[in-house]
Amino acid sequence: MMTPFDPDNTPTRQAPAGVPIIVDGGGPGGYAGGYQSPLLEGLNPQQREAVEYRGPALLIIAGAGSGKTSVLTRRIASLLETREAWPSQILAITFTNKAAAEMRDRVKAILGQGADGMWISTFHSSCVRILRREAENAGLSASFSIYDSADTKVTLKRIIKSLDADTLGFTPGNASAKISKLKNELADVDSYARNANMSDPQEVMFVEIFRQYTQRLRAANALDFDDLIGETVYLFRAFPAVAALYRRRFRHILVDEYQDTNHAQYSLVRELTRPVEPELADEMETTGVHVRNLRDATGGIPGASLTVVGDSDQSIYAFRGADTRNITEFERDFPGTKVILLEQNYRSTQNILSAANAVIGHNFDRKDKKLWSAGGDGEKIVGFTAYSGHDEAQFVADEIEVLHSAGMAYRDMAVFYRTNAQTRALEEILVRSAVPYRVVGGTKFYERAEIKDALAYLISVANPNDELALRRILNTPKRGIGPATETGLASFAEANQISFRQAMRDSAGLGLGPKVTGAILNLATLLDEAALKIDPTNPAGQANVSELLTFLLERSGLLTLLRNSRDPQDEARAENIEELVAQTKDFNKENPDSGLVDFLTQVSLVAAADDLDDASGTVSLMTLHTAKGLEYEAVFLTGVEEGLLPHQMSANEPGGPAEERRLFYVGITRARQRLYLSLAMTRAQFGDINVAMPSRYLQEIPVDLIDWKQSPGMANSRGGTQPRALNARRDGFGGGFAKRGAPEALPPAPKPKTEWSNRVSQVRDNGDLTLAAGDRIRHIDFGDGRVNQVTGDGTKRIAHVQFDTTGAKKLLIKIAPIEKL
DNA sequence: CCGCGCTTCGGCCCT
DNA sequence: CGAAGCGCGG
Repeated sequence: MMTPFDPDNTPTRQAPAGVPIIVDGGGPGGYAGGYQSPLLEGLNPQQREAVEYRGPALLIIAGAGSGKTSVLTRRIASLLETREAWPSQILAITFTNKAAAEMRDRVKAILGQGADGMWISTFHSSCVRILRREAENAGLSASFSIYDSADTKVTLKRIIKSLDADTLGFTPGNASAKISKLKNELADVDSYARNANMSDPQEVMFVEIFRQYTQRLRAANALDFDDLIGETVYLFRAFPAVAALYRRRFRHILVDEYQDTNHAQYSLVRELTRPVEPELADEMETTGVHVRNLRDATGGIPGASLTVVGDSDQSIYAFRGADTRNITEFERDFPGTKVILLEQNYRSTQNILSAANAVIGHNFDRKDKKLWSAGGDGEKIVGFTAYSGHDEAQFVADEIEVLHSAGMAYRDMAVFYRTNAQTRALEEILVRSAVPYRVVGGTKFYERAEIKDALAYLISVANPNDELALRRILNTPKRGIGPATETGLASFAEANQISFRQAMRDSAGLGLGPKVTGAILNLATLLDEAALKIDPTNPAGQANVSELLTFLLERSGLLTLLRNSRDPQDEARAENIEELVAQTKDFNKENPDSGLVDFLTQVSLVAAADDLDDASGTVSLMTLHTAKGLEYEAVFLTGVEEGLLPHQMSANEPGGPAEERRLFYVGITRARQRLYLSLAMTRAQFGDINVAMPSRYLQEIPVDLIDWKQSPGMANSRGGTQPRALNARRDGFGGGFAKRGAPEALPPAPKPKTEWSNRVSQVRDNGDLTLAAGDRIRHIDFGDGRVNQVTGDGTKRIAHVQFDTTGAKKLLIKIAPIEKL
């Protein structure tokens, strides 16, 4: 890996010479033996076995950082290299699209040629692919829409409103959670209704909500996220001949992050790995699907070989249905399973691993597994207790700069947090300190209103039955079509058993005003014209996605309106839409054979971790959930407080605290060389200041592994607003923090609430303040200092300042709270 | 009937 | 701090 920063110069991370590819977790190297495939070079015995074992089922229990991606990749390469499998016979399921792309690249790099025909993708992408191909059998049109959670909530909101279900306590949030949970268990309305207690009015109402929701999605030719998996399973169960096609095709199925699969995903894997009955094999042969060389003695096709990789200790998605029983009961489910344990860690220092082992050891009901490294102890973990979230952010920014000046690239550092709300304080300080950073996930590009609007135009063209998309654009941009007209159209459609789109075309007969009617007809015509542009029978040829989007934007006036607006926010919105247009152009270039529906699918299935850009050269900020599967030289794990980690919400749920501990464990094990654990004694939330206690998990880490720059016991003995990041004592262990004072013992908040909130949200602007080397300045937190150097230009000018008492800092001149003396 | 600006309230955990 | 809910003017 690209790791210039390596204080201990540990040799384990160097790839053995002669290996054509660079793979992390390369192992101890130095294999002394006769010839062997380069595929096995640098692997330890367990890893080697995991690559070479052949059998019906293989379970690889892979601890964090044990080189499992490398093993999976080489296993695929090995199957292809030995001609045991064609690329098209391999189905590899990863957790994110990014992981899929990476795996594909690595296999290509090993084989030195394209591995076309392989399916390497996420559960959801694979299922969409299958469902679009088999749409007819699934009772869908191939251009079905995919509803995200926001779409689901809007739909449920309308249903709840029409049923007055809010009086029974239903909200879009709780209803969607319940429906999702049921779908993850492969329950549908009918199966649920059969077992429901129909004397409970709330149950009756829920069944009605669920039923209407299902109907609306059907009518809109749409599937929600959970349906993608469930419908594929139903499809295979209802149409054995269809299932047989895929069972015949995929001879080797590999699933990563198996501990995070839910019941529906488990069932899908089960369906895909079932054998094909002899009769069905006969049938396939007669229809020209060759199965002869796949048949066994019985005349059927044996089930595909299944490889799963997982680690129960990293299961962090129980809240959305992941079931670790899938992994703990794997051997029972798939008889003849071979189990391989990967415990040697090639990522982190022993100190980091010891902390991780100690923490996860507090979870009972787990198979004992101890990660170990041959790479030496490394640095101690650094602990820091800040007075406030603001203060904590300052510590992070300062330490990032220290690491950076020591030669570590920004992109090798990451800051983790439990909740997205914590980004605000971090971002504020990082911007002020001129640290380049990037928030991974968070408010996603495709969730922005203007992007959803533009996409709704495209969806309306691709899937004319999608009422949700149509209603979204009906009055966007403003056409004078209000909610009353909208409901009028909807009930007209309902009453006449026609689609919403058709109701728009027929709106002349509704007796609406001429202006409104004209507006509706205009939009209907625009969409019809757009649909013609991508009609395969159009003699004029077909428009690509970017041409279509440009046409829709121009004719609807959406983009022009934003551009001409005086609201500065609209400028940013226009830029976002232009970015979307640019994305469609890239898409056309990269996928010349793909069309509108493919583009929309890709957009629907991006996950938070997918927009990670390794080449960006910035510090990455993300939630602990997003961090899974990633690794960094230095990791800052912030907000290690009771109520945050473990999170308040987890306390009531069974297994909650244990899952939170795994989340903490996942965070710790992302770090290669340096780990920082920080917490804040007080944290601003919802405009209030809350007092926090150190997380219980901190006490689970042996004290000699942590070097407390400021221990929890020390922080509460001080008050005031002086920065403590740099004048902190270095007296070793955080002695006595387990017995530290109760919250009441804390000093009062330093400032009144209002003033505090203002300071956080206030965007300071120093205008054209100019600074030059030699100037003396005063900083609101750091005191007086001398400017050494000014770099950058325009609004990005950065002052390098040596403060008299708080050391060297970089400050963004435009917004730093400074004044010239 | 629609659009806009105002006030108010409740809301943030993770996908 | 942002969405929902209102009351008014067009």
